[in-house]
Amino acid sequence: MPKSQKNALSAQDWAEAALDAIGRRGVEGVAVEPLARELGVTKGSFYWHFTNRDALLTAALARWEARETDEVLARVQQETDPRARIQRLVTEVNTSRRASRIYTALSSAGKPSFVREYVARVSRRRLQFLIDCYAALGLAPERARQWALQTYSVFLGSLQIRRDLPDEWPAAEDPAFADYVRFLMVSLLPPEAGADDHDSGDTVDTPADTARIVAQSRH
Amino acid sequence: MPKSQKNALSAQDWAEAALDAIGRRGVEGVAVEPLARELGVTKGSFYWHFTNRDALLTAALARWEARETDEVLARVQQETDPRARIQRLVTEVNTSRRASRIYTALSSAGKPSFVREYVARVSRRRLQFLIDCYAALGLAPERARQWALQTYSVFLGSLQIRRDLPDEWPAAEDPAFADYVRFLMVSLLPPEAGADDHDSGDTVDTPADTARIVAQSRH
DNA sequence: GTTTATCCATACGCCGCCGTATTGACAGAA
DNA sequence: TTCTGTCAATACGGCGGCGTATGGATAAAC
Repeated sequence: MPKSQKNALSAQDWAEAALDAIGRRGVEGVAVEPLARELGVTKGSFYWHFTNRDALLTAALARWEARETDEVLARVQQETDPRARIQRLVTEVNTSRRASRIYTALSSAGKPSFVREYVARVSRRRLQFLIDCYAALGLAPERARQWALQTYSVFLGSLQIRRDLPDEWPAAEDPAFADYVRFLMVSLLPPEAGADDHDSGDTVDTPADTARIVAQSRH
Repeated sequence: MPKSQKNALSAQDWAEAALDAIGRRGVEGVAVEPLARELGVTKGSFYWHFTNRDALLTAALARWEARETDEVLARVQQETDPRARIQRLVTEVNTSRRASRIYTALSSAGKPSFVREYVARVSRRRLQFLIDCYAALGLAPERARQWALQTYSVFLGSLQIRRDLPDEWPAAEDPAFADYVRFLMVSLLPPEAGADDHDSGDTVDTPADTARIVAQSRH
């Protein structure tokens, strides 16, 4: 049972290439023969690893789901303060352009219907994570849910704006970016931990954490 | 010069059908022959009205751009109070499911590259409209821009959530929907007209206007 | 009633992609 | 060396969509 020839491709290599193609050309752009050309092989290789194109998409989606739930949330959960977690999640918008494009492509894909299930699961876990963060701040369940929906909307909308109007969005190295993140945090964090309403009081932001987390945003 | 036969199709009919197909199947789903089947004709009709598929997409995009800028903004501009305009724009999310799907499909389309130009123009005009609204409230230009970006992010993100997680989103007839809109308005409206910062003070919402505008949201 | 312009049907060739079948190269086990 | 399992190349048939060519069909103009 030789496990690896010289430059043998694995199913994971194909799945990763498919994810790349999703990010660059959308789900419809995941075609077997062009993908094989990009990998320097022919279809003969593909149909040894997978039964058909849907199997490749399923593998790519499974890979994506695992990455976007366990890994990302685990990274954010390194923060202990719920406020820091929320802010970290917002700044994560600017971490990976590739991940953003993959998400928007998947979210708007219609053709293989099972794509929507993966997107729904990932979105649900992200939203639930935010709900838990706001609940940890002492908000009532419905209140936490409203805050989480608002924050997740800002998160997704930011992806969209960076895609549609890239020049209208402050670059990560621009000081206006840090300004904008601080501005957002005022709206996205309830004014007082344990309070149930948010239109009174101040002393909201923690500038030290803000600067630290913003500095972590790469690219 | 007979201007209309019995049941003759016009170029506008084709463009409208193309917009419908964009909303239902995405830009890639705009295919000449399936569209002709849906319209009860054959390709022979299409290639009389248009030179090729790109010309159809261009016509559909021009139609969409005119509708999403002049018409929508004119409708919102019926409101005189800038706060009411902003709230009206947010509630417009729930007005037309069709328009939402068309927008998200166009925004994530990659293949005909000129699609991005139309999307960019529409997004830019929407964002500028919001910036003007916040500037009309007396905010400094950079501040108005931050508020507008935040509000437009919420707007776009709401579209996305309603698409990915429709059951997590309150229905328009659900009282939770009006609650959520009121909640959003607290974050999306600066606390005091003429103020330059927004983390102090209260007396934000105007419940009468809120109820009136929410009631106008149809479907 | 012929003519003309408008609108559509039919038939064709082309290309890109899917999936299958078959064969081949190559590495380790025997 | 021979055998066997792993990975890939080649060749083939099929399908769906694009664009063209050509020939009706119909209604108005004259």
